[in-house]
Amino acid sequence: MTRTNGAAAQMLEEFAELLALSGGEPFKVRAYERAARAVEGWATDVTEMDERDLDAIPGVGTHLAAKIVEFVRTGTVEELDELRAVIPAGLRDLLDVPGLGPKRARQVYEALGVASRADLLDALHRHRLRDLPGWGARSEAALARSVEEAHRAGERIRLDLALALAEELLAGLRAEPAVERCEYAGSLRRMAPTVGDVDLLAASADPDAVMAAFVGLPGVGRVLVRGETKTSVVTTRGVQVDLRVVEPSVYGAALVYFTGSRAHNIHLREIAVREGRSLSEYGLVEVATGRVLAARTEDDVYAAFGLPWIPPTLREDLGEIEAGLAGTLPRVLRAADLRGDLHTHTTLSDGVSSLEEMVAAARALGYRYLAVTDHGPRLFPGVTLEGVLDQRERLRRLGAHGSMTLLHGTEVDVAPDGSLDWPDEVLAGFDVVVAGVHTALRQSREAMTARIVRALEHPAVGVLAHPSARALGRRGPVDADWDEVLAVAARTGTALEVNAAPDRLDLDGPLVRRAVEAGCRLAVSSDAHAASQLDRIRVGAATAQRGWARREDVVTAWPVDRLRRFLARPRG
DNA sequence: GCCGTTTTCGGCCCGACTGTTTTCAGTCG
Repeated sequence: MTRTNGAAAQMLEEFAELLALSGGEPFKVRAYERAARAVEGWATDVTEMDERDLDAIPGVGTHLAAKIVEFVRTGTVEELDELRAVIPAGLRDLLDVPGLGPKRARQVYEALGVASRADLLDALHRHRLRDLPGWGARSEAALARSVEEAHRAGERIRLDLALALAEELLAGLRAEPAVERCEYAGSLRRMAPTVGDVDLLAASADPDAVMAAFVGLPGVGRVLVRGETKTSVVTTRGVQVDLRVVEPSVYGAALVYFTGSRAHNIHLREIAVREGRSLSEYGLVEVATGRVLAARTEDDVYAAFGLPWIPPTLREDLGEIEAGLAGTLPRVLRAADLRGDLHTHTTLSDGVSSLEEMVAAARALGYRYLAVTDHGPRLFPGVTLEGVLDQRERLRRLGAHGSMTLLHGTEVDVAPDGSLDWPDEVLAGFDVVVAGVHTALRQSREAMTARIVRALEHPAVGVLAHPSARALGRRGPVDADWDEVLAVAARTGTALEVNAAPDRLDLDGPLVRRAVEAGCRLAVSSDAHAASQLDRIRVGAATAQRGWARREDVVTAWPVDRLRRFLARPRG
């Protein structure tokens, strides 16, 4: 995990905020913000980079490279400490209040001495803001409301919940005759592990009718913004949803704009500017003539840049534009490439569906194979060898008819010392052994790395399950030397899982990318504990895409014969 | 502060919305 990169990015973001609050040059502020995003998304850990390596990151120049080196070496940056000394810490918190930006935060600080959230509440209570230049009773009231609700800001929603919400709202919109088409965009379409809000896009010649239908949908609470082309609401559960409506003739350009990360969009627009063009949600336009060059479809827009259509999951400005221009963008894994699942549970351990139900569900999905991998006895003492052998026998009978291959497996726990639960001779009897770290997650980097490496080197282990062991919203990844782990996995040929459980999505995109570059094999699996959860493997495929995984890299996309040979190969 | 097929200066993405303004500033995405 690039946790040092995350810390460096936070440092640069703080720099940007303090510069903005001190009235710094806006373009300088933007440079820091851009560098923060670039560092955060960069695959190599900044602790392993010197100033020249850092300078090679797009958006990072000599000055910021030096600051990052200083930060890595000393844990802080002198110039940043100086800014901290001048600007009250509480002032930064004010920027988290929606609608209050650096200019006005600075204004209320200088005019009224407001230097914290508490100060702001007090000033609002006394109606001291309405008389400031540029303020009025309405803007004061809007800010007061925003402060009250600000505790929700920054809260992110799990991808699966956001998807469900989006689908529900889209179904409601599609019932409105004025809607020609609509879909979700934004970080949801990029399949980010969590999203801050839900972005919807609709094509219609009658935006008013669409907006009216939207604000009337069940579950829609307060309306934040209501314009001709953009409406923002908060659902009754507190999720912000933005709807944009455009003419059908520019739907493709709008979809490009509302799907790409900000960095991806800015990158495209900078290319356009250099070529005498301008890109917006209304199309790619030749500036000199005003002629629209592309707008109807995403394909048209990307083609006008000399680019192939870029999958939404890649639109993060992490090199996809450069690769597209160079013709080296990989053909990434698609959900339809996946032929089965190597990680599922039944009622033998902690699943809620029976073996028979899981097999029937996999058949219904058209799978070529299914592995059943209930937990071993260390996590579930009720699981006995007798029960496992009985399950194996039932599985063999179920597999005797039908074209789907059934694999008998187990998910074993990797103990703090790297040992596994089940003796080696029992492990050797499984078609597939999935090994995962579940407890003692706070080991030192050295101990955790050695623990994982030992599991990877076990001859019976075919897949390392949820390698980082993160739980979204609850705990971060374990601390391990990922370069070492990836090198060992590549050498032993042990597949690294892309676990599609919505609170895991582990490996995540950035680590998938490093794993692919290290030459590792991947296994996209559902970790389903119920028959209805098998299909979440689609989100796993999207997560693998975010790491630029190709079909070739993913063993769960291979033909069954090749997969079986892969699993049968001893490792170590 | 970054960047370069208009390269070492002089630019830097684009538009919607709100509230305050008679033409725009601030914020957001």
